[in-house]
Amino acid sequence: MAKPPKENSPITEHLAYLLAQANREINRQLELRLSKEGVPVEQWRILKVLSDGDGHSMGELADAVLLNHPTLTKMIDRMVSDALVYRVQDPNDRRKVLMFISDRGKVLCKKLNSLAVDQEEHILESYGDKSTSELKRLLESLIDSSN
Amino acid sequence: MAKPPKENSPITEHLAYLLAQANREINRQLELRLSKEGVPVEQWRILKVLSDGDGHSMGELADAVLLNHPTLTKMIDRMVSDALVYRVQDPNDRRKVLMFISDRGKVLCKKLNSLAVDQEEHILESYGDKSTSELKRLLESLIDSSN
DNA sequence: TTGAAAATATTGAATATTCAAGAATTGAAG
DNA sequence: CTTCAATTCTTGAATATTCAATATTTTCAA
Repeated sequence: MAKPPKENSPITEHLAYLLAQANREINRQLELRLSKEGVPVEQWRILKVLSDGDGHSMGELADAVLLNHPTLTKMIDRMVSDALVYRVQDPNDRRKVLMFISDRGKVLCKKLNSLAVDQEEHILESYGDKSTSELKRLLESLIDSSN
Repeated sequence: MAKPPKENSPITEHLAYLLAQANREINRQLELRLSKEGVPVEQWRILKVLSDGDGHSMGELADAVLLNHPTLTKMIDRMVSDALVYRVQDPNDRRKVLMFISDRGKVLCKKLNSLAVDQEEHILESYGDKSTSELKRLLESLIDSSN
């Protein structure tokens, strides 16, 4: 009954692979819904973070939305063009730029939120309430233990 | 004790976000280890899938390693240049290309496997045996329920 | 106070990914 | 058989991401 050595285990048994697969699938579903408004998932994340109304620096935002700095800068450029967000120089530290959500951005964010809620409800239905909350708990704790 | 409406819940509570975050972190760690051999995670996956010695078509491979077709084609081009894998036209269906791992590829794959095992062991240590297997179980079942 | 090092954001070139179209082969209906 | 649709893979152009370098501002030690 000895376990086979890990080296020969199929890729589908690795945690890294299972996470990638699950992430890909859930992200694909979310993308599909958000595409109704023509918005990529990352932009929804940005809007959601900014919708607390506070100003967030680019560095803060990049961390929060899982994008690296140059990618975020360019995505924000597009969102500024679309008048969803705007830049303000931080008066306390002029190296920083504070990002804010516009009224237009808030309206869009509301629509996106309800599309995202649709998805979460769909997951709850097919996957179950209990499994979902247990999975969330485990993921949070994995993320914690990785820092 | 009513739950707050989901629409206002922070992004960090969404399953899609937790998955993205966990995936990013674990992938980053794995990347770091594999970079010792100068190999991206996707190439390790490809080698691992091919290391059963059977021929796998590009379509099959693309599914297995979570890459879309054109991206896979270009990555395989690089790996062929590096003599890690090779193409053979499928004799039974000449539309298909069967991919095989080379001896050089097998040698590299072994080294990569042990780097990957290192990581899994590191996760087991900091995150725990029980949590890890429970998380894997839940991820598998989420993936199942999404098809 | 000054000057060097650190922090923050952006830019541009190099690289990678994606989308849409194309080429080759097979399947299958008429 | 022949032809037309479907399947499989690759290519090229458009797009996006990343890396390294730059500009600006702040911090802090001498």
